[in-house]
Amino acid sequence: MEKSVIELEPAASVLKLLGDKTRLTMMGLLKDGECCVCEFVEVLQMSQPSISQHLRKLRDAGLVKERKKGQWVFYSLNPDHEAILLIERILTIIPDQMEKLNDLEKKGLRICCD
Amino acid sequence: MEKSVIELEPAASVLKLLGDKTRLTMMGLLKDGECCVCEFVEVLQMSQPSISQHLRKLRDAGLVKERKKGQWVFYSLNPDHEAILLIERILTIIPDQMEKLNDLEKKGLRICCD
DNA sequence: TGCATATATAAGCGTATGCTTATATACTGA
DNA sequence: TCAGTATATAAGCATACGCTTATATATGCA
Repeated sequence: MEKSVIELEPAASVLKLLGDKTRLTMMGLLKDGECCVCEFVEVLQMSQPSISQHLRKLRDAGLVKERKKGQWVFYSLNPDHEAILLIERILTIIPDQMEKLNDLEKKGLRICCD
Repeated sequence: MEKSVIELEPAASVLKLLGDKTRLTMMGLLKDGECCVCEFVEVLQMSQPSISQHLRKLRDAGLVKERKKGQWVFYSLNPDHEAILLIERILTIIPDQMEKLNDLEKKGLRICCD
């Protein structure tokens, strides 16, 4: 069940994770649905290891879930996280990242993953 | 005027600042009104320089304002911050810090500042 | 003027963070 | 079975962070 109040320490941990431009963008992308690693790499224009390391932090903290399909790994928001309410509130207040995914699609780069 | 969407970079900066237990507690205290430095020191049980340095970060980022009165400096939330909506949303979701101030009052430690 | 109190700043230090490059692992298809 | 693609992990490094101790600044009061 969602809690409407989150204890200070876990709240600070979540905020710390989201207090990084790269990870915040990632979470913003995931708000609109799951993404695979290669999409993050394309959208964020960062090295694959760097992306992977950020994803690991998010996954270790339980903010995202992974789903493996073939050689790809898709990430999505974890709706069961204790601070999901806090996370959602934050994600609704930042600019929509969908546009970046659409740009990818135009370049034909998004079809790779399925 | 308050914006209902905050750009990603400034949002990340604010989240980073709030992603520290000490600063998040401080902001939680300020939600209920202004506090002077010595109160933070008492409530948080931290050294005065450490408190002062955290306050400086919050002030440099415009999250809090200061008001000098005599030898004391009172801090309060800055309602004009561009991300005030984000800040308020976060502060409403963490536990009320008022209790800690009340505890101080019981110990007679809060009367010092006026 | 001089001393006490409140706050800020500076310097130093151990640790955390985020990137890079190199390499390991996992899956797919020929 | 082997080569290619996707992802993860490891090691190294520069920088950021948060604390400590020491000191500076500012205000109030005798």
